[in-house]
Amino acid sequence: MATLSQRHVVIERSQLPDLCVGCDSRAASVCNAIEDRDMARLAAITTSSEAPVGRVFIQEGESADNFFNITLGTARLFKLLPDGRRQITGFVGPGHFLGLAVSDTYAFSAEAMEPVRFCRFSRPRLRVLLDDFPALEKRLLEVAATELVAAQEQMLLLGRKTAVERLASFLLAQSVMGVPCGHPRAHLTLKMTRGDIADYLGLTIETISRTLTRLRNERLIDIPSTTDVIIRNHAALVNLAGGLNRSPTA
Amino acid sequence: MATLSQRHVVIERSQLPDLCVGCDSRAASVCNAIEDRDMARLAAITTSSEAPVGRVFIQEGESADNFFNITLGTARLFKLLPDGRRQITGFVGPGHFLGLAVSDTYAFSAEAMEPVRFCRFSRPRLRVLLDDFPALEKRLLEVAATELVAAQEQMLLLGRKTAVERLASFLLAQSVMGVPCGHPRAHLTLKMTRGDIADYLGLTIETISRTLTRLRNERLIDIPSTTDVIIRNHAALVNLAGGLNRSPTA
DNA sequence: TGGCCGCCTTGACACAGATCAAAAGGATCG
DNA sequence: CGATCCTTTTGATCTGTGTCAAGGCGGCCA
Repeated sequence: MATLSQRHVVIERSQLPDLCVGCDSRAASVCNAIEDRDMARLAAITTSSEAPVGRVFIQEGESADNFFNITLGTARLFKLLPDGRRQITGFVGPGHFLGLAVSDTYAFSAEAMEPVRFCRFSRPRLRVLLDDFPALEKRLLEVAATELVAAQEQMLLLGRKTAVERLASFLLAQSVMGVPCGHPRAHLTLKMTRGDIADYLGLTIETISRTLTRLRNERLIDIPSTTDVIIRNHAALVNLAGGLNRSPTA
Repeated sequence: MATLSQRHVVIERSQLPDLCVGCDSRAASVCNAIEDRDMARLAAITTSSEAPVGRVFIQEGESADNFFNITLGTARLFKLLPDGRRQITGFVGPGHFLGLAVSDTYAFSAEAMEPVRFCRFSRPRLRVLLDDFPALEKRLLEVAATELVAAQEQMLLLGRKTAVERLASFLLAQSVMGVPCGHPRAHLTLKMTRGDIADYLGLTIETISRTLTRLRNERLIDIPSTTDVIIRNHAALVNLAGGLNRSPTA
């Protein structure tokens, strides 16, 4: 298992005067709540760091001193049971804000799946910033509310859906990832392993593999390579998934 | 199945000048973020209503026009699959704030388990209030963050824990409900049925019943009546539950 | 007081998904 | 180009929990 990062690569502010103004992932992140002219204040409390693949840069149970904002790469968020069983609670990419916990320790761990770059804010400093920029706070509330809704959807999946239903839901969710509105993508390139998918959906690697094969045999998807999935029958998947976000007619 | 409320009992503001100032559940709710002197403004946009047992006063998928704040009674929050499978996402009591969804429809339903009284705010009106009272917004963010952490814990439970582990976790959670700090209660009076517990833990009624019996046979709990549970071996339950919020030593 | 009805418990059996095992890809590296 | 290692696939079997079924208990109402 990957160990907690000992030392982050710190990019000096002086080297990057436009750290926040020119940030690639700003549009997608909570930072878009701050105007250009106030960006200096944001940049002033930010430290940009990175974590190589496999590094656990947030560790469940450790003192929650910082907030994070992913700017590059992907990470898995997860919780562990004492015997090592793992539940992945999400996959996060650029723009994602981490560390909203009120408690003084992190409630989950975060591990880089690709090389990850992120901004770090200390708790007290962010607090000051929030006082000065109500828009930022509003944005955080939005983010939290959105994640809460997603979490509830995931509880439905984990508590009540069958293996096929879980996989169908997962593939559909992947197909709209990062597509704010408009058509879902038919071609997916998965950044996670079967093991990750299993730990995200509350199943085993073998069940993931078998169920994907089954969906392929039934012509709902194609699997040109291990990491690529093509959705061939979107409607059938939606049906299997339990009609994403339908209004119950019962 | 209970039908959506047709008509709420509306209490006129003029009849209750101290609607918010004297509110019993104010201390426990987000409203405590507002000073006494500003309570009039809060009361001005609030409508107090009630729902009898079994009434679904929030319906998943319907237009999310209001926010709610429970002041009395208990409700179950849940999501349904088209074929009727139900996942209960939480049990909420006085002080609980509902409707944080960003989307324009509710993401879950809420049904009264006991007669429920609640305050209702319209979305736009609350928005105005939030602009005027940053402290309220801060409080909401706290609430959302807390619920998010709880949701992640529940995902771990639903995705990775066995039946005994789920029940142990549930009983322990019940034992600290409403006990902010200090000793957990040993004597629990459950407000929910076995069916509710099953739908909350992602199991069936039969498994709940069998597992409770098993815990009783092993002297970890007593079950003096259907609704009462006495925790006899707290440490053993914690152990079974997977060490609530331990820091992983792996 | 007795009958009804809903909830809970218990038992027998079934099955979805887990576990165990082995082989097949596919990447990396000397 | 082969060796090694890791991930994925597939097969065989097992098992925890679901399903089906039958009582039991308690509350409520007439």
